[in-house]
Amino acid sequence: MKKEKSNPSNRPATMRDVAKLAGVSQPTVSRVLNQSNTAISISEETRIKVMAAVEQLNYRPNVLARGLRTQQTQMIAVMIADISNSFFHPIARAIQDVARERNFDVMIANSDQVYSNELHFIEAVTRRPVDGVIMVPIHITNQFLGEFVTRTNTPVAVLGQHVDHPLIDVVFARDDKAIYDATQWLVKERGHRELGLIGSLDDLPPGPRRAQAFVDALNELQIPVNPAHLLPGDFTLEGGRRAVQQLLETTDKLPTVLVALNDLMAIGAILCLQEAGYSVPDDVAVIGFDDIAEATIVRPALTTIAQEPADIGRKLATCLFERIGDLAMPRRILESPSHLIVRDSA
Amino acid sequence: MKKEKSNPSNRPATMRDVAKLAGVSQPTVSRVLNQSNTAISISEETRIKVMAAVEQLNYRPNVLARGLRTQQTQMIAVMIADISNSFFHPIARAIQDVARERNFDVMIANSDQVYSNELHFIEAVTRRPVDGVIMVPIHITNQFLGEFVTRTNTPVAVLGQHVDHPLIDVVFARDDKAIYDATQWLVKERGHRELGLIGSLDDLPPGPRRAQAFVDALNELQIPVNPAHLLPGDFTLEGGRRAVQQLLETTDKLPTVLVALNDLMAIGAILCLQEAGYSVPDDVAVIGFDDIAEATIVRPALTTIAQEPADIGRKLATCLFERIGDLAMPRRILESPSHLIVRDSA
DNA sequence: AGTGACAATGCATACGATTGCATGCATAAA
DNA sequence: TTTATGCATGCAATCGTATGCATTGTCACT
Repeated sequence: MKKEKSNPSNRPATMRDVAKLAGVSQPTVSRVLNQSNTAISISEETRIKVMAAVEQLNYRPNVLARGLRTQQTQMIAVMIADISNSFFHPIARAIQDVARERNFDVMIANSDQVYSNELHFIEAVTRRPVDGVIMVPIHITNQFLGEFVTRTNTPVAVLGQHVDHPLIDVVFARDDKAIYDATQWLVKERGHRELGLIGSLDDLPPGPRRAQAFVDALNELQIPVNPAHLLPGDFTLEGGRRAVQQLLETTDKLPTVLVALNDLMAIGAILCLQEAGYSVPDDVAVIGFDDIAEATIVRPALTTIAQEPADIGRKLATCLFERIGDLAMPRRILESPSHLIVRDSA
Repeated sequence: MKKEKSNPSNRPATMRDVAKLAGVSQPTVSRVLNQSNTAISISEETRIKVMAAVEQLNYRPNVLARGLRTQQTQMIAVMIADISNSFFHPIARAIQDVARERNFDVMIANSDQVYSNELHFIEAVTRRPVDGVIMVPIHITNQFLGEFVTRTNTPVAVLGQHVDHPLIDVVFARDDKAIYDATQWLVKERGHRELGLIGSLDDLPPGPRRAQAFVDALNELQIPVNPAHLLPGDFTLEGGRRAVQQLLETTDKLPTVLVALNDLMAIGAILCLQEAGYSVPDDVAVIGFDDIAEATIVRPALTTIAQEPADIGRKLATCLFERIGDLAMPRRILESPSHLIVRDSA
């Protein structure tokens, strides 16, 4: 009585167990279960015996073992940039939907826009191979990402960032164009001449690209840009508050409108402005980017550039699965639409 | 030239590769890398050779293979009930933090409170074994969950639901007590005598438990409950709106305060009331539960019962890891604090 | 010098599945 | 009756790692 063996076999049933119970060999069980494999014939009799045994033992194939043998894990990994940013929720949901259709599991990770978390994620997916990766890189360099891909041969779909690699597909939103148009709209249709920006030229992606579009639009219209009105922003709610605080401290001439590079910052800015006694949009108008759920909660309701995160998620996922199906697939750069939604904040 | 072999070895390096390069056997490499294993001695010389080879080949252990051998995957799975509910974000974050400390990977799934998604999740973690599971069960029966656990011997930590099983630990928030107290506070301190409820007795967990506390509190105070003021609610923003719509359609005598069983529904209710021309809290006050980020975004700012999701997540995770370390650990039922936060909506 | 202890390492096997190849059998063709 | 054909199945190797056991060499001690 060295080991307690009260449980006859307190572990999930294996193929061997099924085989023994059905009175066939273990490979036969495998063939019955993977009947989809063409050109393999199994007698109806043994198929029934095997299925009965499977049923009786409540057998489920061990995906780990299968993955080791086939080098395919039936799993993709997703790294989003900020789980607190509602923008990513429909994306995650859409990805899970597409994955479900193909019987893939999804492993979601959240980088919180922190570099070490991004590195850890890459480390994790090289140690635990997955069939594909979807990610929103913020700090990670394209080169580093490229090296991961060539080293592991893992297809990757990236959101927002252009990465030049034959195994990496990209989905983006022409956000620069959208910001450019929105900025011009603020000037031409709304008559603003003092515009501020939250999320500056030297911040995290996609900051610089969008900020540049903002600056370009104003240059085009020959509207001067007040450097004190270019605020940094880290794409969080708190970041939006901080930007406005900095604005209030460093200048007494407020812009008439603030262009925030995402909704979270826009909302933070609105809250902070209101707490400081300013009226939005009368004293300072605010416009955001993304059209997240909170945009209709905040008062005044947020004028913003809507993206279609569900569409983005679906594009990312289908792109990825197509490449998983055929590594040689030509590289794709997909565009997801965006459009201005005018509510009350600007 | 049957196969293209342009890449000398276009696949991640294995232990065998490292062994060959270092001129030792594969088990030796394994021992060098798992040096933590006590009582195994490796000469400094070979250790250096091996580490050099590891470095040169950029070797990373394959967690799949290791998991197959050791029956430990270094991975836990988390199923949250609604990724759009901010309440779960700090929970997920805390779990990831704790897991990171222990070098575990986390696989997050989102059930969206849909039964089939819950089933799919259980199916996924029985096919792809994990070392532990954290979940927020909504539809799944305790019995089904218990069967999964006994079948697979997987430790589980559950949020909010009492499940009686030696391998299942529970973290909850005494939400019934909190609702009870808040209800009494609304009556005694705020003078309300017409109270409504969003999230009724026969809804999803944790609805019934909290609803019962609401009813109990009023019975205790001998305040009558108007059945037309007991609204169903599915714990989503939309659900809150629908509840108010139903209320407006079915009765013309509005309650003076609405107790929503979570913040998302409370916010939905506020928005819907305002759109219908009512003032919050003057016409109808609203109180929520959770204290999610949006509670301070909505106007009027939401009076609510605050939970501590980060604490909950930490408790769930540490509980789980303790049990992973020792399956025989006595079963624990942990309580996480909650307290009323009075803002402007009630 | 003989013996035992211990350090350092290799050999072989196992984890749970897939898959190329071989084999046995029944049936059809010669 | 003999030979060819194809269906149904078993055998054995393999994926990458961990580990019990055996083996070798070194050293100290009697």
